[in-house]
Amino acid sequence: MNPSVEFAAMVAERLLTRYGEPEWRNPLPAIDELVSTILSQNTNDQNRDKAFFALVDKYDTWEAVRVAPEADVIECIRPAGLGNQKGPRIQKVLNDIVAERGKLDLGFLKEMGVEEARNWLTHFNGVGPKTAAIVLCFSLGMPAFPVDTHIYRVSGRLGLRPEKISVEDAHPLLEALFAKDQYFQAHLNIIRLGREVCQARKPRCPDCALVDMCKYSKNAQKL
DNA sequence: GCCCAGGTGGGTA
DNA sequence: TACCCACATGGG
Repeated sequence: MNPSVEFAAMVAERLLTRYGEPEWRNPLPAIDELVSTILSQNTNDQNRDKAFFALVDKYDTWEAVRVAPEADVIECIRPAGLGNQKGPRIQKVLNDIVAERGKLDLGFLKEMGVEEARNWLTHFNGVGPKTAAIVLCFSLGMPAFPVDTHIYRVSGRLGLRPEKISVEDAHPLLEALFAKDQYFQAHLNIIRLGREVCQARKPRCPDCALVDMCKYSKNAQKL
C-alpha cells in the first residue's frame, strides 16, 4: 500500500460532496481552545462543554482559573471526566505560560514555524500532538493536522496510511498527505464519516450500507 | 450494568 | 520500539 497525495485529495473531495464544507465556527482564543481541548480528551463534546462552560461561568478570566484552589477546578470540570488529571494539568499549563511568556496569550505562536509551535505546546504535560494540532489549526489557523482516534481509524480503513503504524507516526504522515488548505475540512469530515460508520455498525442499524463515498474498506483505493 | 467518547503519559518487555 | 494500561464521567 502506497498512500498517495492524489488519493487523499480524492477522499477529501468525496467527503466534501457528501458532507459539504464544515462550518468554520468563530475561532476560540488559543488559551480557550487549549483548555477546551485538554478537557475534551477521552470524553465527548457534550461533557467537554459542560466542564468548559462551568469553568467560564465560575471564573471571569483564565488568570482566575490559574490561581484558583486546585480542588475547586477539579470539581468544576468533573463532568468531563479525569478531573484529577485535567484540573492540575490545566492549571500547570496556565502557570507555565505565565512564567515563560509573562501573560496568558498564545498569539506569539503565530510568529513561529508550525513545528516550533507544536514542540512548544507539547512540552507541557497533558498536551500531546492531537491537542497541540487542534490549537494550531482551529484557533491560530496554522497548518497542523489533528489526528484523533476517528482520523486514525478511518485513515487506516481507507488505506491512507500503512496499517501498522502508530498514532504518533500517523500524524506527520497524514499531515503530508493532505493539502494544507484541506486540513480543517478533511479533519472534520473524516470525523463525521467515522461517526456515521461507527453508528451504522451498531446492532440496531445492521445495514451499514457504509458510506457511498469510498467504501469503508481496506481496498478503498481501488474503488 | 455495559460500552464508548475528537488522549496522554508512564510502565513493561 | 511497541504495546498496555490507568485515568473518570455521562448518555444511550
